Amino acid sequence: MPELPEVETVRRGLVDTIVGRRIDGVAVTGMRTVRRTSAEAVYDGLMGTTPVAVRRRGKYLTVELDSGYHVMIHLRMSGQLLWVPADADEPVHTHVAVTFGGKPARRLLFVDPRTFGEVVVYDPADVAAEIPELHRLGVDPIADVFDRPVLAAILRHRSRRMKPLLLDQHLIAGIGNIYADEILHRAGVHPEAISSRLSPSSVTRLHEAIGTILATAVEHRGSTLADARYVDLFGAPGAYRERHRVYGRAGERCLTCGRGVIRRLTETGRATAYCPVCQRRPFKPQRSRAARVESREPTPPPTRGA
DNA sequence: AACTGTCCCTGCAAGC
DNA sequence: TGCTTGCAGGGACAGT
Repeated sequence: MPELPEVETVRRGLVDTIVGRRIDGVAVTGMRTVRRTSAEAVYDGLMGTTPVAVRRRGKYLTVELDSGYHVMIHLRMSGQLLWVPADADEPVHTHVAVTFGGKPARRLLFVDPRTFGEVVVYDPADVAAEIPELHRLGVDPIADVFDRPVLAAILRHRSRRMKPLLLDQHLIAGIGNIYADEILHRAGVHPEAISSRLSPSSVTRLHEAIGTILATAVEHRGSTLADARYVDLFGAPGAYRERHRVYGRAGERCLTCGRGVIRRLTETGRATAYCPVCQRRPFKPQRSRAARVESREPTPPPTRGA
């Protein structure tokens, strides 16, 4: 699942590949990928232009074209961008293929089995109308402006459970299920802790964890899961998965404290992994119905190792 | 304001 | 073995 570190890795790849290269071929075959506009709009918007910059906001990529238009690319669950030789075979579920001039010519493929991803060409002056969710995105957690006071203000002014708060793209943009779990674990904050009740030291730890986890994951070019499809532009997997401490480790002994066994609960419909020792339950738990139902199950998670 | 459920879609795993 | 069924998961949105 591409989250901020994976999208940032792809962005850096795009800067090194497509910027300054003219587009001289566009093939749109996946209608769902261009559902917000049309195949014609994407074709017309790209053909003959040259990318001049590639930016990222949260999990959204935006490419600035020399025409003045921008391209928004969102990979959602299963989207991939691949930089391949112009004569390479297209993988199944290739929905958009863009050919770049130069020697040799190369193609950028948008591949997306589940078709949740999107490609939109838009006028940046109209972004609020054309891509409202991009316009409403919260602060980017690896930007310099995201300092401790900014985080403290986000937390203090609402009473929300921490896991869904971290996933709310309107507040902080770019954190998904994997990194939310890893961040909360590193900070020692329970996923159901209430944001406005965090102690100052918890806020400090949370701010440190967000910065460290995301920066380290970017350094390792993101997380490629066994069952997931994330690879970088050149088809290489990310190495951060080996450093996951809770995500995907339910039932295992905690690598940090060596005492807790990683538990799994469902928080707002999302699988959540945490260590009950490192992340103590808040004193007055406010738990979702789904979480209550799940924790009623008596099955103790099997221990492994240790 | 905050949370819940629904939808979109495919691949994969479990169950028969 | 082969079919059917269920589920995961990002994010928008509608409903409570």
